[in-house]
Amino acid sequence: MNKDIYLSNTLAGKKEIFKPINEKKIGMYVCGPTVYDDPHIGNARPLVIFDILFKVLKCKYGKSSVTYVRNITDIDDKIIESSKQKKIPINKLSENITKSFNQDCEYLKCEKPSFEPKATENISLMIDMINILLKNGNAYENSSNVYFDVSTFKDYGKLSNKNIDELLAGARVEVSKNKKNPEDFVLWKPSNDDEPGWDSPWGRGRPGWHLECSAMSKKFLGDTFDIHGGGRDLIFPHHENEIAQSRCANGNKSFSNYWVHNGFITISNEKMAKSQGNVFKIKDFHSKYNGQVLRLALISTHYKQPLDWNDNLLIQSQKTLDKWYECYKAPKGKVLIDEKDLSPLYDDLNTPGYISNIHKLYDKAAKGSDKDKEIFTTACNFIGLLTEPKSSWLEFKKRNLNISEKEILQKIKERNIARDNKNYELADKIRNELLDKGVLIEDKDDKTTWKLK
RNA sequence: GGUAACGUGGCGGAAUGGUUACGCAGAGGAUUGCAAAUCCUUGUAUCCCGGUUCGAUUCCGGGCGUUACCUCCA
Repeated sequence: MNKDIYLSNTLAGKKEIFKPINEKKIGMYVCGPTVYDDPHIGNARPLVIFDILFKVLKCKYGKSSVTYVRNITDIDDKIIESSKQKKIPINKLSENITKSFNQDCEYLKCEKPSFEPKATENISLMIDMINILLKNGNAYENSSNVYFDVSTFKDYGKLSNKNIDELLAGARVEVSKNKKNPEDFVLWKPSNDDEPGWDSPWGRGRPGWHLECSAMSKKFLGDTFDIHGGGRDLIFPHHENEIAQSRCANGNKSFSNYWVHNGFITISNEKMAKSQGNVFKIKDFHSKYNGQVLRLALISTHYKQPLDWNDNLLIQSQKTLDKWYECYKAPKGKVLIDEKDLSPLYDDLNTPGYISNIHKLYDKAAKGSDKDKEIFTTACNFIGLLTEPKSSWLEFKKRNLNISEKEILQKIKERNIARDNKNYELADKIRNELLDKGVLIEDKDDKTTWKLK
C-alpha cells in the first residue's frame, strides 16, 4: 500500500510521518520483560500493540524487510530479590518466568519477534561497550563500580524533556558516595558470592539495568535504527539512559529515530500496583477467557491513551467476538483488505478506528457472500483476531460449561414436550435453567437448536 | 515544584474548521406460545472562559479537572 505510516514520536513530541533509514531493512526494538514475576496485563499491552505495529510495517514494506527485536532481561536486581523471596534458584526462576512469558504471548496471539535475545547471553558485548565508554571518557570506575558520567552527554534529558538541574531539584535520585554526580547511573556493579556475576576488567560483577538494551539493539539492528518501543514509564530513566550510552559508545550517531510509547492500564480507575493489591497476571485469565478477548480489549483504546481494565470491558469484547465468529470464514488463497479499511492502522496505529471498519465489514458479510465473509475474516486476522477456527473458539467456551451435551439435549426434549402440551410455564422454566448454565435455546422453524451464550 | 498525556452522548471510543463515527446499553417495530437470535427504525454529546473566523467540538490563549512520569515498574 502506498499510504504513509504515521507514528507519534516521543523524541519529536508529535506525530510524524515514518521515514525508514532503509525500506528494505527496517529495525524495531521493543523492551521485553525482566523475568522476575509472571507477566501482568500491563505487560500485555505493549506486547499486543507492537505486535500490530510489526504487522503494519510488514504489510507496507514486505515481510522480509522488517526485523523486530524484543529482549529478555534475565539478570537484574529484581530477579535476585525475587529469587531470595521465592526461595528458587535464580536460573530456575528466570527460566520459569521466561516460559510463562512465552505462554502468555501465545495466548495473546502475538507472533514471534525476529529475535528474542537474553541479557545473560550477551554480557561480553556489554563489557565491550563499557570499555569504549571508559576510553571515551563517558564513564568512570570507582571501587569496582563503573558509572556513566551524565555530564559528558549534552543531549541528556532530550527524550523526557528534562534538564539535569531540575532533575536534581527533585533530589530523589540515588545518592552514592561512589558517584561523581547523583544523576550518574550504573554500568557495572560488583556481585557478592551468592549473586550471579561475570568476570570483567573491574572484577566479578554484573551489568546495570539499561545496558542490555543498548548492547543487544546494536548487535541486531546496528548503531542507528528506526523504532524503539515500550511503556511510557520507561521514557525516564531507562530510555534516556539507553540513548546516552549508545550514542556515546557509537560515535554520537543518532540511536533510534522514532520512540513509540504506550499508555498505562488502570484497574477500575485505580492505579495498578502491588501496593494496591490489584495486579492481574495474564495467567489469571487463561482459563476463563480466550486470549483473543484480552487482545481485543487491549486494542479497544488508542495505544497512547490510558486504558481502564474492568469486567465490562472484557464482557463487551467477548460479546463482540462471539458475534464476529458468526461470520467466520477461513480465507481461501490471498484475500486483500481494502486500503480504505486498513488506513486507520497506518495513521498512528488507530486500532479503534480499524475496529469500527471491521464492524462495517461484518455488516456486509452478515448478509453477503462467502467472499464477503472471507474479506471480513481476513481483516480480523490482520490484527490477530479470529486467528483460530470457529470450532476451537467454541471448544474453549464448552470447557467452561458445567453441563454435558447429553443433558442439554435431554432438557430440550423435555421442553418441547411441554410446549406441545402448551405447558409454557414449564417450557420457560427449562429454558431459563439452561440459560443460567450458559446454554441458549433457539426455536427455528420446527427445530430447536442450542448454542453457548 | 518540573515534565507530559487527557477531558466527546447512559457507558466504551474515533474523527473533524461547517454535514455522519463505530460498538454496547435504551426505545419502537417485524418475527415468536412467550422469548432468544436475527432484521428494520430511532433519541441523546464535544469541561469552562476568552480570541481568531462568515462559522470551532476541532486552531490559539487562559482557567478548572483527571492521570502519569520525575524512585523499581509496561
